[in-house]
Amino acid sequence: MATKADTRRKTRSEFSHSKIARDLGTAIVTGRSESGTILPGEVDLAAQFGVSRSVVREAMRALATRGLIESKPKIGTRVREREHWHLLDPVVLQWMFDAAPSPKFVKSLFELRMIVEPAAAELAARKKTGRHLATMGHALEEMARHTLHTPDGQMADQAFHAAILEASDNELLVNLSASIGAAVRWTTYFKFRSDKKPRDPIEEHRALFDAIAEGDGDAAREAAMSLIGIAERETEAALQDAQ
Amino acid sequence: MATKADTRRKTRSEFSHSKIARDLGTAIVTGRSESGTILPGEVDLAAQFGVSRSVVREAMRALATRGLIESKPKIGTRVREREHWHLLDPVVLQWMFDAAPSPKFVKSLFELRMIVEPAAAELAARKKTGRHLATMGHALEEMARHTLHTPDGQMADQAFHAAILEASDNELLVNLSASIGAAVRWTTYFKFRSDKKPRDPIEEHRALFDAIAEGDGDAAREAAMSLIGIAERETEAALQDAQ
DNA sequence: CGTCTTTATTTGTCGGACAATATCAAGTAA
DNA sequence: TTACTTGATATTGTCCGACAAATAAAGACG
Repeated sequence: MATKADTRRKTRSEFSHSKIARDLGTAIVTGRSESGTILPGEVDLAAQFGVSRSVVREAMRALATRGLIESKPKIGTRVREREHWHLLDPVVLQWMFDAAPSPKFVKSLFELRMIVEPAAAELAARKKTGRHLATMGHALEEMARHTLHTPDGQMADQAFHAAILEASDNELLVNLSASIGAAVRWTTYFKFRSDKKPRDPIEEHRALFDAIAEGDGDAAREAAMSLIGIAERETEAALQDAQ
Repeated sequence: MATKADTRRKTRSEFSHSKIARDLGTAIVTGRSESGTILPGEVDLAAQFGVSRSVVREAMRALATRGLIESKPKIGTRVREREHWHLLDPVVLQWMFDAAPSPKFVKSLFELRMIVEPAAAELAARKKTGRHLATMGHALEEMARHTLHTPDGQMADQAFHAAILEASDNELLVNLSASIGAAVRWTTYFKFRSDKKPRDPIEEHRALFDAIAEGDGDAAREAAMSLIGIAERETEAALQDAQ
């Protein structure tokens, strides 16, 4: 019975190297492992985690690829300076937001959004196609129906913004905001976790959609900035509440 | 003799896993390994490259971390769709520019630079400190003396732009532009056009510096856009020469 | 016809061994 | 003493062989 409804995704088992990479990675990005310090040797770590050295090495390779560590024979594995971290790597961003990120980092994030997303909206207004507008319109309806207080509504919100980036016809912009999206998801979650209920900026979303549909680049830029401004203020308020 | 002059950097020997990652990685980003295809098994690759399976696996881990491949038991290792690639990872970017990137990709990249770097210059004009200006001024002198045709001059150019990003006081902007700049700046030009000489836009650099020094955000934005425009035209010309 | 079981193949993990490398200390000569 | 050379040493890098786990595909069964 219920064969079709039972399409829950299989939780693909997480492999050991992935777990260890996350453990070490979060320790680094949250500052528990300070920059410049030498991590325990691979054999020690292997014993400590109860895995083989191969697994530890693969975890290390993943961290080194993200600029978090640097290994040299005889020296050991050193935690690199923060300036070398790939902060725009989606996984690194996720690890940073697993702990509470610093206000300055959040500010940097919104500053970047305020630079990139209005420009993307302007491009979208110029390069849009009918298919993009259809996707955006559908997402907008879903948002209005479910509101941002439901998971479905939040998913529609993400789909809406994804469609805008898609319409900008610039794969690097898509890539960049895919990374940022991970962080934004956290800020929205954080906002809704605080006691103050954020408002549902459906009006501003509709203004953005209309501007893009009419090909009005300036209006699209304005609407995007307005939306980001709302999100920033609400996030700041939530962060102040938290402490 | 010549003890002090002998401070040339030791060419740190490249490890096997790094070489193999580069081999497989360039094959993927240049399209020689098409998305969706299954790579040979790890044992086969190990035999093919004449290394152990561990080395192949570490190379795979580095590629998977950059979103280029995806491994599953019984299935094998599949080349992921381009939309999953971490195109803004410095190494991926470098691999793409080691071969001749597609005109559309180059256009996307400069479109992104045209969005981000003028904004960074504007921020720098607002937030600069004396130390930043000193660094920028020194780099500017070095550029003028050595010109962009010498390694010293190119390093000074990098230092100049790095100082601007530093002054913008936004670590995400630094991260983003640093990876783009390092891979792309003038290296592409000299790679494909060693015979002809690019113009030395020292005037434009000085204009940018002056605007930032005076705190004139709009002028800084204009100057930055002018510089990127020059770089774009020269890079396009160089790439046309290449084919 | 659909569902469960078996099978085969590939990656994931393990453990031990040796090689390569770079620091540090000891030794030597000016 | 100072500077350079040499060797000891600790750590990562690589190799090898084996087994475990996961999963798509083929086969058995109701």
